[in-house]
Amino acid sequence: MSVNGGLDRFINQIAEGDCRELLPQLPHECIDLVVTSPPYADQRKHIYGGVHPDEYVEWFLPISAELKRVLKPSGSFVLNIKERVVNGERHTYVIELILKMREQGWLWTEEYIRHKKNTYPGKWPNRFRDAWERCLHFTKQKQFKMFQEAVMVPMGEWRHARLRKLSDNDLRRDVSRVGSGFGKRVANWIGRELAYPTNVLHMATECYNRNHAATFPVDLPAWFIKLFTEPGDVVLDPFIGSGTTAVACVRLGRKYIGFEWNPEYVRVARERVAQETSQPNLYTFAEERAEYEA
Amino acid sequence: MSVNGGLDRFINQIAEGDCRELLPQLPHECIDLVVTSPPYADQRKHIYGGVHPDEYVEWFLPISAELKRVLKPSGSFVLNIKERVVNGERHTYVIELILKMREQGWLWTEEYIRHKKNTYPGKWPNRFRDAWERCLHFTKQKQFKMFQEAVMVPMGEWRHARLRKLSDNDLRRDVSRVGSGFGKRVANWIGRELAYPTNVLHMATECYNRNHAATFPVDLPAWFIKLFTEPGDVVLDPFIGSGTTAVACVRLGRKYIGFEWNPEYVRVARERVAQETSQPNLYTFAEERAEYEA
DNA sequence: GTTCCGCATGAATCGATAG
DNA sequence: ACTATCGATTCATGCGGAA
Repeated sequence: MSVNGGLDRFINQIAEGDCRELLPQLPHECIDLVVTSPPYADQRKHIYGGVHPDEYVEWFLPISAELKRVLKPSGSFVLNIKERVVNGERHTYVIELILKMREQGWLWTEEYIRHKKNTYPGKWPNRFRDAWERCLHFTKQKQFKMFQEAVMVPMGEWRHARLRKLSDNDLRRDVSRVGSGFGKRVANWIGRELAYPTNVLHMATECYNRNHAATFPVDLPAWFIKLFTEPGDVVLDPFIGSGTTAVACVRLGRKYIGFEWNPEYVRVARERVAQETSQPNLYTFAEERAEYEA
Repeated sequence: MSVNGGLDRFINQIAEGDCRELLPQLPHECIDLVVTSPPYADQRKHIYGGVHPDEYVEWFLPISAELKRVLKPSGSFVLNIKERVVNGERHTYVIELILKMREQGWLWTEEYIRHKKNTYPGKWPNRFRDAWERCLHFTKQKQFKMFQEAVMVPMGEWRHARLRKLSDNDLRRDVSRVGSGFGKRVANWIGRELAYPTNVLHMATECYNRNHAATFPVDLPAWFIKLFTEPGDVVLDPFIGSGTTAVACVRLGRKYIGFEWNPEYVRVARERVAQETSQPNLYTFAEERAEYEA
């Protein structure tokens, strides 16, 4: 075993196995961010033996306890989850989980909303299409690492319309003030046109990976990785599926640790990471792409 | 007392008083829809006496019990609420309330998200601006009245027509334009393709309202009134504030029952309703107004 | 008559200060 | 130690006067 308690052999790897067995192999407080989209209740019952909604909390609590152990005190845990409809009602396992995790010592710091523009089609007599999911933000301390400037967004259209009317001199002055950052990053834009985002995320649901169906778009973990970690930090996804979190880490220069029970998903995840590593500029983030086209 | 158990004297009235005392005066199962935005914990303490977050559930449960009694079996209860941040954490009183109301016999049928485009500004080290609120949908039965066609929205081309106007402005913010449109008059979109909305509602909060700030825009109760009632139905708002729900009812041809503890708000509410009744076409819904001007 | 711009105004939250 | 108050921070929106 290596000097750092066995962390090295997991770094930048997709480990095949049940996270309930793999998590205990990680040392204490070695993770900067946990971001994951666990198997929804009863959704992927071939994985993890099929978790019934009524048993979901009981199943998840030992995992969240381990996640708390391996997370650094300054770290964050982002849980992307949504309760199923059971018997005509929203099931309560998610909100029960929040209460139980607080009893474990987690702080329920915030709840981000992920708005899915393009939702699965369908029609029911008593509800509309479900177009949002919870991104629960848990921390161990009231103070934690957060880099808000990394995810700033352009301001509203009204302001842009006004700025467009600025004279050439005004524009030149603004540009010079920022310096000649030939960056493609949003953060390098003129400061006055940037604003901090809100806790409602409008993610592009379009998947640009033609080969594989990613369960969630790269933009989602990427946003939280930029927000809660620095380059070189370690990101853990205990249910990494087809490797989306790992892909985001590679693009952003973070280290990843991925666990996945399903051998086929492990294969797909490793393949995606390898492709991403060998052709790092093939795919870009949606916002960067839009920026380039503008 | 009238033949229908005392309902008549409340119909189309703003009654001044504490809803805990007024609700028992209503007969059983006489209401088609309850839609309300109760005083948030500790937010308007100068007006409502200030309900501490730790006591919020205990305070609200007797009220929800009465609401269940007066609601028709086919009716709905829409509760617009959002938990405060207390000591750096999201407080749990809302999710605890959901669990307790289920114990009362309510069905937690759905949770709609109200996305507030223009949210209160501010910057903090550990969170972004809060841009969403919950619209909890409770029912007494699995089957209830729902008129989905009444809130259908146009799809397809007007989104593309608007998109051309976007420059480098982000699509994320503009999603609000193409989401679940509020207050759209379906008649104006005859011949166009209509789609059902989702459970994410986009709207701007009204600010700088001359006649005192409406705590929530008319479009919000109007949307649920159209969705869950027919013309002539009875809508109850036990915390009607400045009368927004009553205004929506007048515009939509529904009967309203409003309770309000604060005498000043009662006065404002009655004034708004009177103005709405005497000049029914003076104000229109925001979306319709924008549509007309376009 | 339009368009443009200044300005006030929010269901907010944190951290410091005061009692 | 615990609670109450206050200043600082920040941005989408609509009104009203100006160009």
